[in-house]
Amino acid sequence: MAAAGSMPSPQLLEEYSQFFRLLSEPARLQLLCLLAQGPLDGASLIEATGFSQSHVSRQLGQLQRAGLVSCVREGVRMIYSADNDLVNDLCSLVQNRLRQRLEAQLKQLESA
Amino acid sequence: MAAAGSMPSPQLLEEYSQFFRLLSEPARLQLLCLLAQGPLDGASLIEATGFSQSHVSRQLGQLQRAGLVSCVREGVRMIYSADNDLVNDLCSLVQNRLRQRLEAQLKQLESA
DNA sequence: AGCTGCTATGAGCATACACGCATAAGGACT
DNA sequence: AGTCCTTATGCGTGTATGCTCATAGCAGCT
Repeated sequence: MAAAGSMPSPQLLEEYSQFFRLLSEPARLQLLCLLAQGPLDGASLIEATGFSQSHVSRQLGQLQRAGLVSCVREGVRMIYSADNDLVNDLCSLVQNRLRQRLEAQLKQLESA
Repeated sequence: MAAAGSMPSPQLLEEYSQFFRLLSEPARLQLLCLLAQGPLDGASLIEATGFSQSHVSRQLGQLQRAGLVSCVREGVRMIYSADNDLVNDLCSLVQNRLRQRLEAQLKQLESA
């Protein structure tokens, strides 16, 4: 039975979509997943992703403004870290969804 | 303590971001939330959102291809429905996150 | 067949933004 | 002061896509 939840306000809707937009870019999601495994500095992120320095810096800036990433100075370099597991939870939910979809398709294929 | 999860493969990362991209548009998210409350036909969605007919149809098409929305014919009109509560779960997580952020800002303001 | 109402889709426009290049900003050294 | 190293940012470009208008498709009716 489907729950009849309440409709979010337009502002809340806008905030939700802005948040999801952050995760809608593979580059940002990759950076988040890398940082979810542990803090890294800029050079490591550049090497791990193959992106340009400016690109990495920009994406990190967006993630920081959203509060998903924090950083501390270590001498001249910056150490970035993802300080919560929200993204992991979200990805797990989506992963379950993808798995369900594939299983359903598989079953449909077998029954044909 | 932060869990050291495994890094998703590039393809999975791409699928995740494609999924989040669907939710990154207020129009689509609004349609999903409307349908989460119960099935509706096209005219109702157009009236509830104020969007043009073609726009609603396109967004619904994307949501259908992703398996988030299904539809059945009812005579000449179509009845659309969102058949699971994944989106509600995702939004709840994000909502908690937003609340935590605001509470933290509030606390920081008080301690100043 | 034609007509009517609802939905899907091709074409076009406008905007947003990812991405790189170059450069500025800022800290750690001699 | 200057030099080096790392990070942040202004600028330009290309691509993706939200959105509309117009039109095609499609089901039900006389």
